[in-house]
Amino acid sequence: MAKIKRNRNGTRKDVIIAKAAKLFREKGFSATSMRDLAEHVGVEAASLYNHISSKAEILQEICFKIANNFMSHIEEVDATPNKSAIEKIQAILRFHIKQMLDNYEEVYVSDREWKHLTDPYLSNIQSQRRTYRQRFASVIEDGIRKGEIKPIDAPTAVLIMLHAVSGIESWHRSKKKIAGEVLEDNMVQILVDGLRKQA
Amino acid sequence: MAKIKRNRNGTRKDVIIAKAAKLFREKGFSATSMRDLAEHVGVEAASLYNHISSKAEILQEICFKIANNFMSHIEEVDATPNKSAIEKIQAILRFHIKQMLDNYEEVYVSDREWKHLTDPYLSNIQSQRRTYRQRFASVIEDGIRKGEIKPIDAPTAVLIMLHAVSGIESWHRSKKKIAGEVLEDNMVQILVDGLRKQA
DNA sequence: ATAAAATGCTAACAATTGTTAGCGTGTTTT
DNA sequence: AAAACACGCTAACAATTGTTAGCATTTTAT
Repeated sequence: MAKIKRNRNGTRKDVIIAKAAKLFREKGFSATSMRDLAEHVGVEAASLYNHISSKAEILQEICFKIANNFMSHIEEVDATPNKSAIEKIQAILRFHIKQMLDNYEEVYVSDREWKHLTDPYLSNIQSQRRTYRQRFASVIEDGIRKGEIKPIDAPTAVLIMLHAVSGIESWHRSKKKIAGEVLEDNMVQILVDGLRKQA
Repeated sequence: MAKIKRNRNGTRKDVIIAKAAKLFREKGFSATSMRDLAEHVGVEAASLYNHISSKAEILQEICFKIANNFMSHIEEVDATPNKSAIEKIQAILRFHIKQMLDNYEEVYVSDREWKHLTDPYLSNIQSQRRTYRQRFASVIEDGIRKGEIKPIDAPTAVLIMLHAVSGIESWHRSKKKIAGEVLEDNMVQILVDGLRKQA
């Protein structure tokens, strides 16, 4: 009987979810079995159910935690006065990149594996993602109207930004990594300059 | 006994692979069962094995077909004389976008599901992807050296380009789509302007 | 027309899946 | 000390998985 070791301030459930996020990222939600997960946690599969109610619940927790995280950040940025559109975009972009660097496993999983949620969670997350993209797009459209940003299709720009960021996955997997801050600056520079209206 | 209907010039195996690509995209490789696939093909699961040898083989065929496709294109572009770095990047980018528009299912699957290959195919595809990215990066580095492109980290730029393109998935899923050509032009413009050295 | 090949079917297999029941032990609360 | 709880275990379940064997039927080649 080897108990699950908690980190300070964390429940055993948290430990399970963290390990699950790692496995879901590596092999995908469907290809990860509960016995797989149990082994990495250091316990028998059945014991997991003392802490979680189902495999699906794990994915739900991951997805909604991350979604809320991003949603509240964009609302915060949006509400900040005296910020140009470009500055707002930079803030959003940097937040995405930082999250992808610090909270890699869960952010990645929530981005790639949400399709395996089932209703009502599926519909819920889909609608959250939609409104997030729309908020992002309207920041861009605002910038176009003000002449800060060149006249492009805003949803396309959003799509580029969000997916570019998720490419940080291959940075994580690469052997010779540049520093995280350098990566961040490079990404922001390339992407923002792509939007900026040139004089 | 309902036979698999072939399209002209296509084998029954091709039909199976095409349907599989669609399902693999929608639900992922692991979450797609052979009985699932069989149903969409209009046949019993066991009958599929008259045309393919395993589920794994289907994924292999998809991944390597697409990988070869991209590999031979970049070689072609690379070998073209009298082309600036920017022009080469545009060519590569437009090819990716066109592939993602015309050959959506298979391109997307090969990009997202290659992790489920097993050795030796896994190692093979990993190395192909690596060399592809390196080739792409060296086009960019060439452009930096010639002063066409601003001094940025080339691997980061590659990562942005490739992942941005894969975002076309959400364009496919969206209700109100702009035209494919408009999407292409927008993407190329944003991404290339992000690289270009401003005067 | 006959033989050979292609292609479908049903039935079954061993393995793996997520999950539950029931029990024991250790820990906390009363 | 007793009662309640938390948390681990083994064993088992029904469902689903990829795949094979064996046979029937249709299509193609001789």
